[in-house]
Amino acid sequence: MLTTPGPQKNKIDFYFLDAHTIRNKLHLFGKTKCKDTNEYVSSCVVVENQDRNVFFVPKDNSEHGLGDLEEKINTLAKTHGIKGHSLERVKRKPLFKTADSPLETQCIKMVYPHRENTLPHTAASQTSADVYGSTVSQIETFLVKRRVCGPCWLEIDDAEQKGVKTSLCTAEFAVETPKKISVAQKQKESPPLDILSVSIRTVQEGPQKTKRTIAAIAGSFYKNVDTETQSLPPASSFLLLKAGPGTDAKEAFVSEKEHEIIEMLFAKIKNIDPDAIVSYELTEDLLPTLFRRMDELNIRRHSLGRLELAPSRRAAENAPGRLLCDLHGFVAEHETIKAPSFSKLVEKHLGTKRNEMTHEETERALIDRDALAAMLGNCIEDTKLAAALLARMGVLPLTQQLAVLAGNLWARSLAGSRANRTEYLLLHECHRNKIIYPDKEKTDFSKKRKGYLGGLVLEPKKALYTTITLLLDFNSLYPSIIQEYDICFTTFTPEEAEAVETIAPPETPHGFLPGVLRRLVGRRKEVKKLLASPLLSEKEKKTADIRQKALKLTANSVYGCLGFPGSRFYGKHLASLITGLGRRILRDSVTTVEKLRYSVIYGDTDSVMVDTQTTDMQKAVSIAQNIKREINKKHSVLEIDLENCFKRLLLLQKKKYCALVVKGDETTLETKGIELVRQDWCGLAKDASEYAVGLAMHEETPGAVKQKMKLFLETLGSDALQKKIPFSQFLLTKALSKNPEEYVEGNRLPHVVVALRMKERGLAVFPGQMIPFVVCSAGGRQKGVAQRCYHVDEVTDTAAVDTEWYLANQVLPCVARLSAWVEGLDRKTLAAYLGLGTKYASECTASLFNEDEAEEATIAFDCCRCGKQNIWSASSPPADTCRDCSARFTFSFLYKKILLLLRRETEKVYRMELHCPPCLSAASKTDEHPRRCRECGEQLEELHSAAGLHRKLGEYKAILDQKEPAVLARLSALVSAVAGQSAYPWVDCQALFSFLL
DNA sequence: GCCTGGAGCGC
DNA sequence: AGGCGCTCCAGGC
Repeated sequence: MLTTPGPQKNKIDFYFLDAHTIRNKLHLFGKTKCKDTNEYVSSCVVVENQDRNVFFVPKDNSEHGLGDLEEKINTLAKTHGIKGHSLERVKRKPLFKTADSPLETQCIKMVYPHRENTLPHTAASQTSADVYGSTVSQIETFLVKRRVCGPCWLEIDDAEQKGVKTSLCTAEFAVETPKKISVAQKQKESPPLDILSVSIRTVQEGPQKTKRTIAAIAGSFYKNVDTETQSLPPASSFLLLKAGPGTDAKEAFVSEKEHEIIEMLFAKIKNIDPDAIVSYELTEDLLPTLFRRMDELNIRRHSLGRLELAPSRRAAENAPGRLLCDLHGFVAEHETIKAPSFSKLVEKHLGTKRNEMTHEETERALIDRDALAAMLGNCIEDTKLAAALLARMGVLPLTQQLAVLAGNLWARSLAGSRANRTEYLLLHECHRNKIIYPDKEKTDFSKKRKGYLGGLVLEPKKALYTTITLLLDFNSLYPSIIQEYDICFTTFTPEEAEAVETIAPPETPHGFLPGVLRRLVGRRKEVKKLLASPLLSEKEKKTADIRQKALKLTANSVYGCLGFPGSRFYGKHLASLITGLGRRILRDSVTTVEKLRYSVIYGDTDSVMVDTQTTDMQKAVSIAQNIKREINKKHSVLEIDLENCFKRLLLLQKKKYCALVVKGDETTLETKGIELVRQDWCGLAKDASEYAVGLAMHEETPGAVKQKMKLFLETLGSDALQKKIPFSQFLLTKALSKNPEEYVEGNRLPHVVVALRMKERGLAVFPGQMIPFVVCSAGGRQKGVAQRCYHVDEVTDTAAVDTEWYLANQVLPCVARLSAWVEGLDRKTLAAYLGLGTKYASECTASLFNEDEAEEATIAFDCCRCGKQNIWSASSPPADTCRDCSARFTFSFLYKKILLLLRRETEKVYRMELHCPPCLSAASKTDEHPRRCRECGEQLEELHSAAGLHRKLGEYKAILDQKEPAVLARLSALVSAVAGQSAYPWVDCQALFSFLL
């Protein structure tokens, strides 16, 4: 038998971590076990000859057109130099249901190598067919066709080991076709990873100290980290220092030249070959700073990744083969506090205090030996803290699970791209179901207008409740709605999705989207069951918990992407239908509760708060069970549950309340939306708020509250006057949402003014960054607060702080809002306690009583040219020109105005406020029995009833019902359309807005 | 007084 | 490069 002598080809087990396309070739990065040492080494697999699949769907949808289409495709291929393509007639399903689309359609599948040219955008018009898949990336083709879901073990047949490598990996292989690669049937445990944690220190240089240069770099390397456990092996660290000869820093690599220490860092990375690089603000600060200096120093950009290529400005995307972990970015996505400082994060998760060094202290290291030692120690310490945080927060295992569930690249789920995750989740699903889906399109993100209506928020009955309040909520409302009502691209046309009020659960669901969610929810239930088992080890518990979290996150992010215009699976009508059903379900639930004669005091999107009027816990729980049963009877998938019992509740505003939660024998404080939980108030205001909340939660009589508050504020006021309050209490922080120059009126925003000055000093300033500042009294008062704000580093004298401003603008408003429930504790009184004088007392604080509104039907709006208000009513008929400047109103202008008016009126009905006609009072305070007034026993009425809305719509129509000018007739028709819809008890605003879009 | 951004929450 | 709803504050007119 003849055998050709050639390179040895073997089957290999390959743990897939990342993929990158370079020079039209797909490179997979991961780990393989070295046979000699039995250790994992970094590996690269170059995949040759991957084909692209392009689908052509004939527009007329007739069978005998296919031959014609094939000819056109052949011509197209020829003119674009595509060789070796093949055509096949196949059946596929369209993603979007339309009024006339078939369930399945004949189409032509064109197969040709990815390395060849892509088809032009004109391919569709040239073939008179819809074209799918012509612009798909090689990575997507690979992941979807080979069914590779996130990091996992792959089996690669006939892998040829390469002696000459194109990558920087320890081992490199090549395969002739992706068909040799398949996901391993049995997934072994994932291999340990090598992690490098990096930290840098910069100083200001140059004549004006405006050049920010790198003074020191520290790194800590952790080999073979088991990502599932939250402990780390001992680190081996290194220090790179820019300093003159004779500097006393024995452990460090020292050079006078900045470029040498930068190049040394890249050499270290190449040498250490870590799988992951971590830092607090890695992709936001560290890497941009590094690359900026490399440009300024005119040195070649080295690769951070496992391929030698010139990294572009977007460094984050250019570490092929390595995972970049930015803790700040991770926290922004997954933590409740959006943007804590590194120190705060350390304190919260590690329970230790981080040594903070100011810029001055860092700069002193250049001239002072002790300061240098401290600075270097601090820099090294930061690398260890970052690594510890990475482990403790479970960054790697969580993002890994998310990638596995969605089926996208680990690096992408690490970068926090929720849209990308959902996109891949659905891509895999469509491929399995032979559904063709749209290509990625460039979308304009500049528009930020709201696209459709969201959740319903009930008007809270503001008060302090001292009996038990129940908080019931639907478990993952939106994923449940998708399942219960079979909401999918394939089940609802945009027109069908409009009938929110009449849609019922189908008998035979057939959408794939509900299927995806059902699987995710089902698996989560299993994992949670497993989690409850006592036999689990600590490690297994952690793994299961992370899995459970990832399943929940994945299920919950589906809805968001439906409403995201940049998504490939953008389905606004579906998102809108989901929220519409959500509103309907919440309203129905409120009705159910009220029929049981309990009082709903508030509700937000998926929850209702019920006032039980009892302090007996057993009674309250039985009421909850009663309500649960009644509501759950009406649904199959949807399920409401008792989330919390509040012993005491201070309900202040929509989305603002605090309560004492009873759990067994313990009570805990829960605060939502109050200044206390917001980072944009200073420590002083927060302390005062905390005190006020404490009084509301624990004090028995208003008299006692008043007395204690008086004492507290008097002390606070006099302490402030005597400058006895620590500087840190005045610190304010605000995050930049964009670059400081991009703000239109930046000079009125304190953090923008301060950030611009930071930039002048050469400090790094980037979107998402927290800017710390204080308000000072220097510089006069007339210019506005922003002009008196200074960065913490700029303030040397604590006495400069404008304490009066803080008392009046931070402490007073917070305390006033939290004390509004106490008779006699108004703004004026509180200002007097603080020693502020009478000028702060003029404005009246909003009381807890709902204000009623009486109004007659008028249509009022401001002129588009002169801004003067025009009022149309029965007595002053409408015109198509402005009363004041005679500007002609366009139809679309009037249309928009009237739509807004209608929307407002409609929403009043949504709020469902009650009042008592005989007493002329808002019913909220005295509502003991639902629907009945406590004072006089009369039946309560809707303040804004559906019937009232109907009447009002009639009046609007009457106003607009004029023969001249013609635009009015069209507007009148609009009102009629709305009136037709309001035959249902609730008007569907979404339907209105679809007119506009 | 009314309207507009912008933050930063809640769900 | 998920969504919308809702206070809040400033500032301009």
